[in-house]
Order: sequence, then C-alpha cells, then structure tokens
Amino acid sequence: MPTLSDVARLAGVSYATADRVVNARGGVAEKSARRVRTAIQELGYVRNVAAANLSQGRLYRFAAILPDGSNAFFDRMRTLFENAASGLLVDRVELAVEAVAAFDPAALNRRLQALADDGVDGIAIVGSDAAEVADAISALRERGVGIITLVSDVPGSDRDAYVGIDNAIAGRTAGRLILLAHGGRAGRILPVVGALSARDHAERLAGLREVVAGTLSLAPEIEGRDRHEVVEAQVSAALAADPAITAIYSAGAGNAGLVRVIEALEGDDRPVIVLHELVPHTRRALEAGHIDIVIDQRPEEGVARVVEGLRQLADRRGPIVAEPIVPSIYVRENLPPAPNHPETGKTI
Amino acid sequence: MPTLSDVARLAGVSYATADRVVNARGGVAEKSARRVRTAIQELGYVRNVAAANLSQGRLYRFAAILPDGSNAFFDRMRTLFENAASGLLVDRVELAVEAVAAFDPAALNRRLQALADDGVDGIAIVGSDAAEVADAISALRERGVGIITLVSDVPGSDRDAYVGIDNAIAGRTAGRLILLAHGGRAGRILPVVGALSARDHAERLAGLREVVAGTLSLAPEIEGRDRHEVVEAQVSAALAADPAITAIYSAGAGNAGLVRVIEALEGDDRPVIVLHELVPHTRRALEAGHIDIVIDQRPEEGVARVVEGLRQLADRRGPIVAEPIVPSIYVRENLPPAPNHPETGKTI
DNA sequence: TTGTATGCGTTATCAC
DNA sequence: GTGATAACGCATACAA
Repeated sequence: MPTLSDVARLAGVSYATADRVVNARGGVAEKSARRVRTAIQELGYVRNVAAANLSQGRLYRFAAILPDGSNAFFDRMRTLFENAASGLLVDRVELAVEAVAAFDPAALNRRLQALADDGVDGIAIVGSDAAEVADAISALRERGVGIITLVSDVPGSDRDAYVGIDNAIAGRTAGRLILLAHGGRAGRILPVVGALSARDHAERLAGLREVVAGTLSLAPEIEGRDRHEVVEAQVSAALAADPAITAIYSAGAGNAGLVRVIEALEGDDRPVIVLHELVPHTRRALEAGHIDIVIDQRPEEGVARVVEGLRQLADRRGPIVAEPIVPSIYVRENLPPAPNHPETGKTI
Repeated sequence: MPTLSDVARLAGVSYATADRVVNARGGVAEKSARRVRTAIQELGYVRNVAAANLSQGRLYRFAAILPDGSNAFFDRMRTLFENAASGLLVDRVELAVEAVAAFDPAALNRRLQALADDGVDGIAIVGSDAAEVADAISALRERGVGIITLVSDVPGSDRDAYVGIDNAIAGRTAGRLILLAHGGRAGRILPVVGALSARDHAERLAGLREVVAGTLSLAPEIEGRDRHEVVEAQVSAALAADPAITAIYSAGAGNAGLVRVIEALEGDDRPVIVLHELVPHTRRALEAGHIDIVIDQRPEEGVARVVEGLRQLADRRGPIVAEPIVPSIYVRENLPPAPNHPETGKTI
C-alpha cells in the first residue's frame, strides 16, 4: 500500500509538505497542496492508523462510574465494563470501572472532579435529574473531558452523548406486546414502577398508555421502590383486590418479588407479564414460563458504544451522533446464551 | 506503558531474548525465559499491537460472496458489507464484495478457486446444501484460507464457523409470539415457506410446530417460491378456503405479496402475521399495522462477526467459537431507525 | 513556505 | 543461546 512518502515523491514535494496537507496544518502553497491531493487520489493513499498511533504513543484513559449497591442490572453492566476494560488494554486504552453511592450527586461530583484532576480523557456516568450534576458536567467538558451519560440521561446538561434506550419507546413496545397478547379483547393492566417521580419510569408508563389507550384500561400504579419485598406485597394485594387484571407491566426493578407472586398463583390463566432487563432472575422466570416478555436495553451494546464514543471524543473526531439503542424483546425461545463471568464463572 | 525493552532490561537480557520469550520462538535457556516472564508480570507488559502491525506490514485480504439477483434481504446485506469494507480500509483490511449466480454451486466453486489463487486470506459465503461446495471448502481450508458460512450453513462441511441464526430458534420464537397473540384461545396457523425442501424453511416450521403443538393447529403449508406473485395468489386462495385461519407465519421471502393480500382484507380482525427479515417493504407493513411481528436475523451483527472472525482466522488466533446470532423481534414500536445507503441515500 | 532527521515498539535478519 | 540493529509509516522538532 502506498505511504505518504510515495505521495510526496509523486507530488514532487518533501514528506513534511505532504504531511502538512493530509493533516491540514496549513502553511502550504495552494499549488503544492493541489499536487499532493492529486497524488493521494492517484495512489489511493490511506493513512496508516497503526503507524500514527505508534508515533504519537497515545494512551487513552477512560472511566465509567456506576452506582454501587446490589442491583442485578448494574451488576451485569459492571461485569460488561470490566470485561471490556481487560480487552481494551491491548488497544492502549485504560478503562477504570468505579462505583459511587447511588442517589448521591455530591459524591458523584467529587469523583468526577478527582478523575478530571487525574487527567482522565473521558467519563461515562449514569445520569440522574440532579441539577448539580449537570453543572459538574459542563465544568468537565470545559476542561476537555468527554462525558457520556449512560442508561439514564441528565436533562439539560451538555454531555457529549446519551447512550441508552428511549424509555417512551420501551413503554410503547411493552404496550404493543400486551395489546397483542389480548388479541383485541378488553383487559386491565397493572403498572408497577419504582417511583412515579422517577423520570424513566414515568416515561415508560406514558409510552404504554399511549399505545393501549382505548383498548385496555390501567389499574392504579404500584410504587415498588425497586425493592422486591415491597413489589411482592403490593402486587399481591393489587391482584387480590382487582380480579379483572389481565396483564402486569413492571417498568422498574424488584421483579424477583413480582415473580414470586406469580409463582404462587393458582389456576393457569395468570396475567400476561412484561418487564424490563434480562438478569439472572428474570431469565429464570422467562425460562420457567412465569413471565412472558423481557424488554432489555442491551447493556452490551451500550458498553460498546460508550467505549467507541469516548475514543471518538478523545480523538476530537467530531461530535457523536448516537442513535438511541433499540430495546430488545425476549421471549423464552430467543434468549441469548447466558454469559459467564470470566473470572468467577458465575452466570451474569 | 512498559515496552519490551523495559522488560529485557529488568530481566537482564537483550531485547532479542525477551522477544523470543514473548513470541515463543524457542531457543532460550529456561533460566532466561523465567526471568523474562517474571519481568513481564512485574511491569504489567502488554504487547503493542500498533507497533507489531506496523513492523509486519500485514494486509488482510477478505472476500464475501453473496447470491446475485434481487432480493431485499441480500440487498441489505450487500450494502452492509460494502459499508464495512470502506470502513475497514483504514485498518489495512481489504474486503471484496462479490456476487455469483444463486443456486449455482459450480459457479460458486469457480469463484472460490479464483479467489484462493489470488491469495485471499479468508472468504465468507452463503451456504447451501450442495455437496460440491462442501468439498470446495475443504480444499480451501487446506490451502490455509479461512472460510465462514453466512446466513445458511453448509451441512457436513468443515468451514471454520457458521455465522447466522439457528432457524429452529427463529421458528420457535415465531410460535411463541403467535401463541401469545392467541391468549390461550384456539386458532389455526397458515404456514408460508419458499419451498418445503429448503432446509432453513423446514427448520423454522418445525420450530414453530414444536411450540404451538397442542394449542394451535396448522393449515397445509403454502410453497410461495419466495416470489411475491406466487405468495399473493396462494395466500389469497388459502384464506378464502379456510376462514378458520387466525395467524399466518411466513418463513421465507416474497412477503410483499402477503402484505398485499392483508391490505386488501375487509373487516378489522385480520389474522396475526409474523414474518422474517426487516427490509423496506416489511418495515412499511409493520409501520402501517398490516403485520404484527418481524423476526430479523440482524445482518449487521452477522457482518461484524464475519469480519472479526476472518481476522481472527488470518491471525491464527485459534478457532472461532461463535455463538449463534439471536433472532431479533420487532414490533412497530421498537423499529430501529431506517439506515440509508451512504452513497445513494436510499433507505435500505 | 519547505525540507531533514529522529523516535515510537515491534518484527525479522544477521552476526556472534 | 544470545545480542545488535535495520526496517515499518507516521508525527514532530528543528533547520533552512
């Protein structure tokens, strides 16, 4: 393959001049520049990235900050990031996976500060509505640190990109599937959320409503605090109170509790169950036939996009134009093989 | 980051000796080797791939052979490959996208021969049942050319990997969704295939049967030859003949004809429709509400895996352990944004 | 405005 | 067994 030296020779200029043209450094006579461009065309020159990286000796330093505490979904995400990190080392990119207290914007901001001071090139964080975080993001960006929000966005912030699903789409998808499962008949959906004040959950619910409006009715929402004991108690009570419920849509976490209620149900015409995130216990419930659909936000793809995006930002290859991740629909028949943790061997 | 020179210095040996150890070239005293390994551990040395690639000047040459002729699915796949090819150039990998006559094993074999003679490192082909192709694959592998089958496997061949969905899984997934849409009620599915002799279609149908057995019955299969006029005529006739049909499962192509029949249907309780492959006309039908579900084999992922796999083979990084691609379920609400052809701008 | 020279970390070749 | 060293193609500091 032709090198830049070949280009320079053909153009009748020195290597440095050719380099100035390809890297747009300026200070080249238009006449020379034109000859170089012609030579590039003629030879089909393509910049050798391996060589460029080598000569620059660039080392990328990224960090991903996830909320700590135990939650099957974030456990999965953490593992995915850790796997990605070890694989990235050969590409000269260092990815630190960190944890900060959940629901603690101040702690998050301190960590962001520290990372920036440490010279990190880019950071991925799980967004929240806290205004303080939006400010911290602006400050970081001014210091040239790339910022990507993950899973949940930070409204009103000027992060470089949001990588995650559109929750309204996820809710509408759930609505469509529940509608399909009713086959045109009337029915009543029991919505379960973590909290009605959580933006993500509210968006999902609104999406659901939009699609089922006119055909299916909704029971009052249950707020399960994303905790399985709470979900279990509340769903159990709601089902007992309202025998007309034909479907349950859980927009949040704590679904182990929901599954327990269903398992305990008598008779065989249980309500249709649609919930979010493929994690060990939802996978098991799907396989056992206790639930019907899992809508997954594909954290694997999220992680891949975050890494790719941070790299692009670090290279100043222009702004990221990330399309939202499309939520994936799983029934028991199309479940992906269960991944194992590379070290513990445990299914994640 | 530490370099191999650092390792050599710490181990008290020359650069060349350290290199012999990391690249397992042999001819090193065990004592020296041990010291080098210790130094590697201690420093956390990671081989710099950019430098290695540079010094070797390796250029990968791959080819993908697709059946020619017009078929929306393969059009899409072709575009995906072409896009991938242009992006791969910067990584020093050349990917030629070729076309050979469909259903012509001899033509395919000639092309394979020619590519091998030309020194290509790896080839992806769309498999078929033809035994001659299996033989050609063996011959190529003996010449050191990596071979990956795509979309459809070549039974009994020793290709390096198959990249595609498991058709039985796809069929079972369709069955589950149709079952769900019947909400426990009885029903009758009209199966549409290209030909019953086509292995892929037969596998899908068998998967469907497995899941719906006992609850839903099946009408006699329609063989639509994957041609929309044929499908249109046959489905139309079948629906007229059997008013008990509550669902249609199309395992093959020619679905534009199926959609036309549905569009023309009177009344509003049309059968549930599940079919395969997200292409422009199935996307439109989904958006218009003429069909319910599209099961997609995600050619994007297929293309990515093929490229990654061929590279791995060319590097002799060991055999590929590709998990099958999980078929993706689309309803109108979770459709991915329509991709555009990078040059023509046409939606694909 | 243009040109020359050096180094990045590997691989591979040749000499000891 | 071991060691020195010339490429590889690019970026860049420096010279003209």
